[in-house]
Amino acid sequence: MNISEVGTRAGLPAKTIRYYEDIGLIRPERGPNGYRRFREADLHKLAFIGRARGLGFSIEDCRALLALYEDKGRASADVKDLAERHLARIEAKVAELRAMQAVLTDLVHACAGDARPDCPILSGLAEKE
Amino acid sequence: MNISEVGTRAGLPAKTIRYYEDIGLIRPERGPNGYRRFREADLHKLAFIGRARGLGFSIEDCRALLALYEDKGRASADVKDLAERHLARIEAKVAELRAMQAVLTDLVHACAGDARPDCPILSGLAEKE
DNA sequence: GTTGACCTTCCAGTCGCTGGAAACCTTATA
DNA sequence: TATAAGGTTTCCAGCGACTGGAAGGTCAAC
Repeated sequence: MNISEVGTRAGLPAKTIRYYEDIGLIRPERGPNGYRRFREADLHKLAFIGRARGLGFSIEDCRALLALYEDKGRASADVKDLAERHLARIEAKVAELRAMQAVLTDLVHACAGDARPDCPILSGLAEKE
Repeated sequence: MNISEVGTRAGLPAKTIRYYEDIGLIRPERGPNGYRRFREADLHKLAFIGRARGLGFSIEDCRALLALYEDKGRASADVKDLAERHLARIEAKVAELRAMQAVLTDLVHACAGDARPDCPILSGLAEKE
């Protein structure tokens, strides 16, 4: 199948798939006209990558996950380890955003939001400590 | 004061401050030796930007916030609007991360994490829908 | 044979820095 | 006075993960 079909089926733009080939995540065949030709296995890989990306895994994590997926002698501990480290990063990010959210929410609530210039949000950003 | 002093006081690396000048956020003077010379006003601006960045505002948001800060005839509604839109983006991001977290947590819990190859995490990523 | 949809490659841009190289300036010490 | 250490300058390149666009080749239908 051609790139737009595999893209539709995997839920990824053609551009992204070309990029994934560029960085060596997939290796589709080429037809005599130079078009990429994707097999079912390529589609599965792309869908796998798409789901991993959807869970926030980095490209390098995806590469590692694909390698583990294809290594029938893997230890599930290695996969779990990868996932747990990713989970920790997500939790850290959530905490960071939560902290921002808390401060911002307070500032927004304190601001009248009318035509007058007085603004606790700006004062909050400007304050000396 | 020189760049490293203002950097220390504002809590920003010198590199970042040069970058902020590049993109026109600040406009420090220059001494006869070509060194940047920062006044107190520059320090305040940098600290302001640093705090806004710390709350996750984009550089363009920071530019707008600075402009509002310096516009004594601003309406606080404009500031509040900016902040609320940013807050909405943060909330969306948190929700996205939470969703990832939920799925990942389930997968991680289901995975034995031992020497055997069976792995629900990989199966989860590989499954057809 | 011509249209229009698809495919190709390559280059550049996004965001917000960050690292490094090469060269100049300042300050302290021997 | 020499020199060494540390601060400063500019410029260029790279990060991650794409995305947009240009210029051109290919294919299927009418």
